Amino acid sequence: MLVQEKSKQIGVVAKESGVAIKTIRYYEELGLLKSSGRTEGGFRLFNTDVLARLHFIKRAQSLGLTLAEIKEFLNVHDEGELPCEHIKIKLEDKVQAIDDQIQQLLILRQDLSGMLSGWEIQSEIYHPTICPIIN
Amino acid sequence: MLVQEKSKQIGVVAKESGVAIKTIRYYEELGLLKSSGRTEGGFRLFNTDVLARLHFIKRAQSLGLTLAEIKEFLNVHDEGELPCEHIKIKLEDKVQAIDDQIQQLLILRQDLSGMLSGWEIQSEIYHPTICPIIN
DNA sequence: CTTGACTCTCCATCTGACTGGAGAATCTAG
DNA sequence: CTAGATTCTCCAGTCAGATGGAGAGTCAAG
Repeated sequence: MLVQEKSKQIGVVAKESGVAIKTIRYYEELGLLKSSGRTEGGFRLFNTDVLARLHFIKRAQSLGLTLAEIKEFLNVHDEGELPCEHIKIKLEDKVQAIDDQIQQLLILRQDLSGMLSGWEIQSEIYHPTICPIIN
Repeated sequence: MLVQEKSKQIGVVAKESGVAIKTIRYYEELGLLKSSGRTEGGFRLFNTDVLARLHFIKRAQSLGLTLAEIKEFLNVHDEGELPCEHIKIKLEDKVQAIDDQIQQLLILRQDLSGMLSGWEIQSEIYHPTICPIIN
């Protein structure tokens, strides 16, 4: 390897991040990741910060963001894509959406744990208007 | 219509719930909804509680649950599918997952609002290890 | 210089969740 | 009884987000 310190090949990144090689290539293709270069032979090389990036992607994705949204946020991050009002508003909206989402999660949590504790009072008759899950 | 009180046709349900007719039929096909019957001619009829059901589905879905998971929870709800340990554990897991998800959301929220406030200190140099979004 | 592990590109396929359209039947207002 | 709106089934297509495999090239150890 004629490589500057700390570059990792895709397989190593995959192993360390838990993200499949195919998926890493796919993300690169979509522009969520950039390899720091290639070997003479054309093998991708990644800086170690790609791990943090993948971690962020995975977290954001598991929270329901699309890859397109994630890409936008990563662009803001990378390119310092300045106070463009458009993006600023998007970010603010997303923060608001997250707050809403937390509220909704708390409701869902109640629904589900209501179902759990409901099991102790099996004999109760189903009453649609006070149904714990559907409201 | 030779229909008992309060049955709605699919178009009405669609309008009132904001869920497309096609989607309602699709949910029925998957077993997330049941129509309360059909007209002589074969038009689906729904009880009004289908609205609450659709509302639950939409909420759960927006929080990242798959239709398969949602179906399972609805089954538990409907059939009172008793303390089967398997389902009970699933529910408990999901409640735990929700708690985690809330934590992750709080982190993401910080990341994003960090990006917002970061705009005021534009001159700062990017430093990967204290990067607000990727960590 | 060979071998075995790794990676490359290209292209096809898959799952989940819909969405569209054809062609036919039903329902209801006038 | 007829027109127009609504619905039916069936089947095909779409989109996001991957995932699989062929066939070929690269790399590092011995």
